[in-house]
Amino acid sequence: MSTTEKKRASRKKKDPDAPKRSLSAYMFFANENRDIVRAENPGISFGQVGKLLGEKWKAMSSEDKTPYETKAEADKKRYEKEKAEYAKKNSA
DNA sequence: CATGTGATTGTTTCC
DNA sequence: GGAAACAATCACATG
Repeated sequence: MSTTEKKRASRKKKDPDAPKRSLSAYMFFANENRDIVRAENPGISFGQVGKLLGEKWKAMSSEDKTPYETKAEADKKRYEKEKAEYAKKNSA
């Protein structure tokens, strides 16, 4: 059972405040790719873009996606803060 | 202490 | 507005 399956199978709520998580390197990468991919593939369908995106994502060199991971790191800290308040008010 | 678990994040296009 | 492909994540909770 891969967690991946469950994710798609069902995603229910959890905490009342749900400090959410942080973004993923993919999110930052996609931000740039959405411009590029769609720009290079004018008029392609969702199924193609979505897939094409992922393929290229990994296609890049680890160092190339580094800038995205870097952002992911910063975003993570953002979540840390959210959780901090959430936990705080929760404790209270 | 070690493990996995689940929830989440954002994009694209489409009706 | 929601749905799936695409990937990462990773802090949280638990035994």
